Amino acid sequence: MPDLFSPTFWTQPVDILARTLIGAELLIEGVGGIIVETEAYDVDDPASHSFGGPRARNAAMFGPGGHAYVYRIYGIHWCLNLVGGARAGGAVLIRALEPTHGIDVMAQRRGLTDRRALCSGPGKLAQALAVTGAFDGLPLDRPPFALRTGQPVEVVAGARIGISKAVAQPWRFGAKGSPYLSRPFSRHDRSV
DNA sequence: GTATCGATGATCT
DNA sequence: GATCATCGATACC
Repeated sequence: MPDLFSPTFWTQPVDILARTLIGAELLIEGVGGIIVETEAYDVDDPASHSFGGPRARNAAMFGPGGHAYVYRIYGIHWCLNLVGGARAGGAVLIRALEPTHGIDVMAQRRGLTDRRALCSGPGKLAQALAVTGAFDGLPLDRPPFALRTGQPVEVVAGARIGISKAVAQPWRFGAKGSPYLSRPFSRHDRSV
């Protein structure tokens, strides 16, 4: 696992970043867990919020790497991204965590006790970690964020979820066999 | 196990 | 007016 705080880490291509972040530990105010599912979005990617250039909502995607991009979806849920990539306009959507820290707090925020349901989706983990639009644009290398490297993990890649454009791009990444994914990967999805 | 549907509001055409 | 990088409940297999 590379150094998450090296100056060049966040300038890697977004798919490499999304792949590399699987297995890292993400905490907010000490609450969170191991990243087990991500998706990559790039500036020339029709499925990306940055496609078409900077706008009010996606401004953080065109800011410096190593910062958060947070947006509201369906008027209900928040989603957390980590900004990065070889060019401006890239980000990695954090889709699922394996809960490890502050499980009782997350269970209270989610109104659930089932560990597998706490962070198994982008909207779920945002609720469990109390992510809101107030986090949009914040740097990841200082509180309330804590991002650390983890153990090497076998990673599989497949099609992204919930999009209608560029549906074939295999830019969803997950820890192989993890019970904390938002959805299982296909048997035919390959290791990367 | 899969399928479908409503919630709910910002963003864009 | 349409489209969402979603979730949870419900119905059915």
